[in-house]
Amino acid sequence: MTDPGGQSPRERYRAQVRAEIKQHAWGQIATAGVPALSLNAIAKQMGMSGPALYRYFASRDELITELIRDAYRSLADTVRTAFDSGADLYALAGVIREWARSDPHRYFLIYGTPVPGYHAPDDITAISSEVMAVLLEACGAVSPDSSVDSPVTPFDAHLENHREWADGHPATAATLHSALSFWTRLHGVLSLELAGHFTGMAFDPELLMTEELKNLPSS
Amino acid sequence: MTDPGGQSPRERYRAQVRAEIKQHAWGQIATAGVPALSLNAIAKQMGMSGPALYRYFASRDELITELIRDAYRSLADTVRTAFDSGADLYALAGVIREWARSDPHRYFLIYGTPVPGYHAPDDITAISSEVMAVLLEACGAVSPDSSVDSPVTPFDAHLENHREWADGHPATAATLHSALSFWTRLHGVLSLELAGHFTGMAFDPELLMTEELKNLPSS
DNA sequence: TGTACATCAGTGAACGCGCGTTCACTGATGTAC
DNA sequence: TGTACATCAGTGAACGCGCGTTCACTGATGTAC
Repeated sequence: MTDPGGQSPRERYRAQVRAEIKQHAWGQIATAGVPALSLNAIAKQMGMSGPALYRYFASRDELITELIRDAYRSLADTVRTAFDSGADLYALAGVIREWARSDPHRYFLIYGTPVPGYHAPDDITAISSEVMAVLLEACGAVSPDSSVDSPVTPFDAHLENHREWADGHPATAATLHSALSFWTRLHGVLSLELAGHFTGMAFDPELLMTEELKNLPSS
Repeated sequence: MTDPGGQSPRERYRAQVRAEIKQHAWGQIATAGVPALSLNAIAKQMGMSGPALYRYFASRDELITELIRDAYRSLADTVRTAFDSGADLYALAGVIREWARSDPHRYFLIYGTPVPGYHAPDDITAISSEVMAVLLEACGAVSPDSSVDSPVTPFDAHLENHREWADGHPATAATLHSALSFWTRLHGVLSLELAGHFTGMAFDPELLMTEELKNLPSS
């Protein structure tokens, strides 16, 4: 009745409490890692009883899944927005790096150590491929489709025969290769940086990353 | 008395039980991840009482630290041995990849999501730099010190001023750069592969990795 | 070879704790007539 | 506008559980004379 296109007050309230729960969940993850995430502890922080949270999340696992979904969603939106605003591969890398540095635990929730036995629902893998789609577009834009000059590597040839995953994307094998290199190099530098493996080495990871992306295959 | 250079029977027994404990610990990690590692559960598996394990490890944390140490030690030895047997960078990458694939959880214990608040003791970081030392030697060997032809990148210049961490290694900035690229590219492909992020993409990660290492800077 | 003593692996009971989750319930908020 | 009813957020008690860790102890193994 009230506000036809919107939500009822109850729905708005629900969404708000759900959001607050997630917020505290992220806080706990930041403090002590995913393993320490506890519904009871969140409830205590919010000044309510443990069982109350079960009105909002069916289980601890569902909450974590939702956090993972949100993380992917946020990354996909960030990357998409940047690309649509004209960002090239370097700018894209910068945006992703800042996204990750602003909340390393969120990055690791997605790209860190996998939880044995956990399998993400389909809609999440779909979001993750949105990210890859943007990378493919960005890589396709830089080498205008007709780069006959760059040599065809064995891996490019291999990709020709294994490109089903890029279904619907009119990308050349070289472009697929380029996107994969972009992704893996970015992740290589970023995850080691965030995990602190460069601690003690005084160099600037940003410069290394830029350098790594300067020599992407056929771009 | 018996066996002057060796251990007493008691010492041997202790070492044996410690090893068995660690073995079960790895098993638990493989099954349900580090968070699920429990001293009581290990004791039960070994047919003894929980408190008995405190004869061998002062705490759960000490056990985990020991596992981390062993993982680094194993990797460092593997890499060192391969290099001393004449392995080049490709062979080295292959050895590391096989080491990781043979026990992904061990790899992730080292290079995966960091545990908030955990700080490795000094001897462990020392072992980790043994690995880097081998990489530096291997990268130094390929470009015989006098590669004047390769252009000096901004990152190389930056490294000239931030090379304290490679103290004692007579490596050029280009070699440092090369080793860092090797490490980050390897880790980029490997960790995404092991975490299952290539699932659904049909390509062979090994080919991607080989391709990635083919174009290391100044090598 | 035998006895007296010290070392030390392993036990069982107990501690306090926090966890995820269920259940029957109260009380407030919204809906229908 | 008022009354009757349905929805649903949140409570408190309770469940069973496994955790890390301590402690006082038994009993076997090794050592010294």
